[in-house]
Amino acid sequence: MLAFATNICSLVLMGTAETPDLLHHPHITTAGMFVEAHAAFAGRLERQLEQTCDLPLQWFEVLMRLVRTPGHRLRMSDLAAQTTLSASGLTRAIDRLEACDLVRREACPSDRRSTYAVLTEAGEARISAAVPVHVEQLRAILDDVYSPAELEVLTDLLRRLRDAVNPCVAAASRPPSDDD
Amino acid sequence: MLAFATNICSLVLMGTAETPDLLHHPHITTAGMFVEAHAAFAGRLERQLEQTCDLPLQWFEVLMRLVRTPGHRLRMSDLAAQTTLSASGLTRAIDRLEACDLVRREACPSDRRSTYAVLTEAGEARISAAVPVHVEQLRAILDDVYSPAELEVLTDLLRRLRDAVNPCVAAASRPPSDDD
DNA sequence: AAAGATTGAATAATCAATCTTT
DNA sequence: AAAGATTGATTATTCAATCTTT
Repeated sequence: MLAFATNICSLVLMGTAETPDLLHHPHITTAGMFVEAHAAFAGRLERQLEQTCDLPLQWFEVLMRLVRTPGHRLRMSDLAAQTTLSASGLTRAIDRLEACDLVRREACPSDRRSTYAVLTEAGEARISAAVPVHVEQLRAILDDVYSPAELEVLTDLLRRLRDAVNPCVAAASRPPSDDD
Repeated sequence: MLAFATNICSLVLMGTAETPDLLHHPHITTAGMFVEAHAAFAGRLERQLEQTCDLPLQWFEVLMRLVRTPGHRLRMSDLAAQTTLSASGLTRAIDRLEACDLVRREACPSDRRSTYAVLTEAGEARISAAVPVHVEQLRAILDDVYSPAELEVLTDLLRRLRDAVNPCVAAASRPPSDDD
């Protein structure tokens, strides 16, 4: 029997007799697609946004969130919750944005523990200029790959995954029916 | 007219008269869902894999790629191309994996510029133990959120995006019909 | 000269304290 | 004590050299 196992891979498969093809389980393929598609997609957006607007994707994410919020301000903890940044990661990102005068910090009058991150005029100008460019870059990719119907299906499937895995972002800390 | 613009947001929208709702363009929502779903999904997988198998997701990714390859070995540059790591990022990751005796480096006999990353027995044991756990964790998320048909749709949509945005990964450097 | 891999130096992310306010 | 934010120290990532081999 060992004579047929000419490489280590075969031995591994035989070692788990009940699930001989676990290494190629469809869920692993799905997860792999997710990771690869995200890396490729985000990587291209990052490069393009850097080239055209001189903006790191992380900065775009933060500025975008602020410009979409009434008053152009958000508490540090809320801003962190609504981006891919951790609390300390956001502190440092805002340090950098503040150094470039795109964002400023303001004290929260009602709770002196909190700090607002507020878009400056320069920050507003910067993100306002970047948004149409970014939308066009998204359009160039997404409209090329998907039909309008497929785009809706994909968005719905992604939203459901996000809501299931990260219930806090979906439910709390955002107004009802604000859907990104 | 300015009397109605009670906050900065309104002014921004008026400033771009041709595209008044670019900030809420559906493509931005789709991209946002993609980023948020990926962050939530990958974050949970990372935490769970860390807790149950004491493996960083990055290590899992590398070991998985090696165990799925005949001979359990891959040249550094190919391994980098098939993961989310850069060339220098992979060099450092393999340094760490080698220090834990999960991977070893071997010279390539046919081209002395190349180096193989090879799974050790300990590495094989480690990833073999982790795979069923990981599949179960994937199952717990994906089967909860999606029907089997939806899972197929999602996988197909993701694959098409990856192939469109990162043609090199899809085409070259991998055997035909190896599909993750 | 170009491919393959690695390294140094600079930048960024992370995790456990820390400090203030509630 | 717990929430909100920040900091120090460690670790990881990145980018442009560097070195060897083709």
